[in-house]
Amino acid sequence: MKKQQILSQQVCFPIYAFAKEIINQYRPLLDAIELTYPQYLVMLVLWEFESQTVNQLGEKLKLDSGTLTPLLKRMESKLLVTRTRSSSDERIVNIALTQNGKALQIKAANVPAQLIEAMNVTVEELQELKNIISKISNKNNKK
Amino acid sequence: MKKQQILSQQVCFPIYAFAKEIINQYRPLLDAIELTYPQYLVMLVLWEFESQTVNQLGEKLKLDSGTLTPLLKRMESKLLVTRTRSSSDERIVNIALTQNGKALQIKAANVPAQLIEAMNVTVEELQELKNIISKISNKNNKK
DNA sequence: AACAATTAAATTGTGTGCAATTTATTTAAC
DNA sequence: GTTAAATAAATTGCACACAATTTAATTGTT
Repeated sequence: MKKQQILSQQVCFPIYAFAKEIINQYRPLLDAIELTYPQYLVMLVLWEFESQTVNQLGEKLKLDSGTLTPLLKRMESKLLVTRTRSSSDERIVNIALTQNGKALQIKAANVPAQLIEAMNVTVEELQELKNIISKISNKNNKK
Repeated sequence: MKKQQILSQQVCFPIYAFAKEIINQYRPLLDAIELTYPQYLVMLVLWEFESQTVNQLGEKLKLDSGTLTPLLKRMESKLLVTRTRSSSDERIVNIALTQNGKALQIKAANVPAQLIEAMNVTVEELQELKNIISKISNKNNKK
């Protein structure tokens, strides 16, 4: 058997497992404000930019309309965002925060600190991880 | 606005996005042998251990029966594995490789190298990433 | 201006991923 | 020895994630 075909030798499996682990650590924190992790990411973008097209959200979050459309409809039904077709270009759908959505930012303020606490890591360790990932992924984005 | 509530400040988002990116890089390679990434992970375990219970697979891959049962049924229908209830303990289902499943190992032999190539990374970079992740996640497993 | 090409979302279909519950079996306690 | 507790899979239900296609609107070409 090739050494590379052994699970413990896999370099990608730990990343896959760790990403799931992070989302699982977020879950109880986000349950408290009735958001899923992808929905929380959408909120982060909207808290920063107020209004975004589906495309803009997709670029920032690396998600396509097949994922975003139903996700945003769920967020709309929770009264967190509005979905409005642009009048200047009817193909574009603008996603904007409602008052509810804006208000949620305060309730979510301590989520980042709680996560660090729950994961039992230091910000420095996560930063180190982030640095390596950006070093690796930037190589391909430049193409 | 709190600095921690800005997407670009998030330390977990890059890991989430990178994990998806890896799976997307695997996709065309695994399409060629008609496996999804989680199915490929199951195959890696079985190539190494020949036979595993659903529980053992779940522990190694960090997946529960709600995920594994339908996944393994799909693999069974592709004639890659057999699912057999243990005679000594009828609660346990043993997953074993078929001849087809064993044979697939040869076709999958160059997947790891192809992935490294496709991602345009060095093994050293991925190893560095793996080291940091194991440093972080081991802290919690010890509890 | 008419029509092709492009673009933005939505839709369809398949496959995870996980919480919560259920079913069946085995083990433990009395 | 019978009932309770524990265990292993399976089931149910919901929410992504993404490929492929479709629909609708806009832009570019002639």
